[in-house]
Amino acid sequence: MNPEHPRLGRLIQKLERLVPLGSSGRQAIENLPIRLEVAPAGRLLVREGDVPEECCVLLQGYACRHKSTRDGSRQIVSFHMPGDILDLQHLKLPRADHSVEAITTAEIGWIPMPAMNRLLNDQPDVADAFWRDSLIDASIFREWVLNVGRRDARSRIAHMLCEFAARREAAGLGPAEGFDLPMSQQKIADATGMTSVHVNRTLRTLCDEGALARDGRKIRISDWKTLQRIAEFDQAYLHCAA
Amino acid sequence: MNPEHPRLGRLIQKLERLVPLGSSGRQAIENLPIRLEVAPAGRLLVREGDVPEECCVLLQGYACRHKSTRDGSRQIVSFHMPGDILDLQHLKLPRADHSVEAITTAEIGWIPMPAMNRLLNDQPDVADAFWRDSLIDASIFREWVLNVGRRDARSRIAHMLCEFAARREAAGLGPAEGFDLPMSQQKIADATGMTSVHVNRTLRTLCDEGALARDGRKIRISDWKTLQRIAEFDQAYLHCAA
DNA sequence: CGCCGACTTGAATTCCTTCAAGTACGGTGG
DNA sequence: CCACCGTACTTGAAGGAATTCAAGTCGGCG
Repeated sequence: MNPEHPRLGRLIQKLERLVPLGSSGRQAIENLPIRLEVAPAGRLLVREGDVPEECCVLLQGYACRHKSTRDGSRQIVSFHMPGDILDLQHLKLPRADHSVEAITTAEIGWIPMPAMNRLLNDQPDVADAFWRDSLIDASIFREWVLNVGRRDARSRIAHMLCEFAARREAAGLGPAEGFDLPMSQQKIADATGMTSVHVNRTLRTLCDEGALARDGRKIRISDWKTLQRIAEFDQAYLHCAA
Repeated sequence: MNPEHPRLGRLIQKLERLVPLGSSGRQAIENLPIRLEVAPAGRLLVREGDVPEECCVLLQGYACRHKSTRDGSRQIVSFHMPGDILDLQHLKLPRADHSVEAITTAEIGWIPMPAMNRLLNDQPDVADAFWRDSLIDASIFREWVLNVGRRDARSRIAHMLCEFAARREAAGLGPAEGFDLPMSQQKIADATGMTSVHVNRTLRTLCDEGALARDGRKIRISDWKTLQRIAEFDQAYLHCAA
């Protein structure tokens, strides 16, 4: 692993789960020119309407993508964790149709678009892995449409938490049970299409059922099986990304 | 255009809007082996959990993709029109995470997966167009998450109708204003995460405002500008697919 | 210490669902 | 041709889930 950018290892590890890359593919990724940045929580990395000239990889911390209605209410459409490329689609669709935001302090790697395009042209395996990754993204969006459209508050929140835990575990960040959620109740509300008030009350009932526990103002999953049952969580839609 | 499969023209036309294909790309598409089928309304073309061995192109008519919760309530995640490939993702993700259904009588072209894979390997421009197409799909899913999560019934339905009209027009199927919607109120409900009862009432208010009109049991857009205003519809997210 | 943002709780309201009944229409068979 | 049937649509009334508004509490940080 390139000692200059040790954390690109997470990206490579993730892509290898999708398509075996071979040493030349791995090497090509490690040789990408990369500009490092530490972004504070809340920092906008891509703004809706932008035409990004660099591609944005999350190396450490958490991020989300969101869109807004004209009246200002916000909808988060996905969460991201270390190893995720945050704007792969801007390689092919220049103008951003949504914003990207760091939700914790985050280490970001910025890679010039031309370098990414060269990588895709030279390394068919890497291109294949990127395509699969973007198709898995799309599958997750479909599940979110179902989640927000057809589940009630309790299983909606449970499902969002299950997905987060499963992807986190798949990315090698620790077990599904017992970690601290890196987001506010308002963020949970924005991801599930609810108000923060109702999220608060619903979290309480999930705690009362024993599925969740709280540690100060932090939420943790205390009973993974119960939470999965409440969420009707079946991770087939993650397509082995988890 | 290949006289054997005149309607593949719609697919080619759509891909050309994304990436200029050149004559060899067009020819390669026209030479695809294809099995034709006329599917009646309601016919399931792909079932969640399947591992499809043929790729499914919509040549004529309309289709949708949907998922269900365990209790049986259904969420439509996208609508499709002639020229759309209905399961591009199964080239890269073998197992279907959702179902595909004809919503009107539909002409379907079935293409063996190996032939599609050969096409992608031999024709980089076509592969590029397919990738862009699947990224636009993903952008539309994101907009649906926002629509279902954050808009009220009235603008939610209006937005769904605007998107349908805009995509229909972009596909060369006629103007946004004044066509008959090829779907029941129940389908509108399944796409917007509502009940058919409330869809019915909300359609009435949209009619009262003059945005829609009805022709027997058919709905038509009578005032495109008003409908767009109600929906806060901005088609940037369609990325020139419209 | 005092402020600010996040969380918590209650009460009133609203939007949407549920349940139930009835209407209109197209297709089928007699 | 008409009677019948099923499906989609329509409408009302009651109930419930989630929002809104408002007033706190708690904890971290300058």
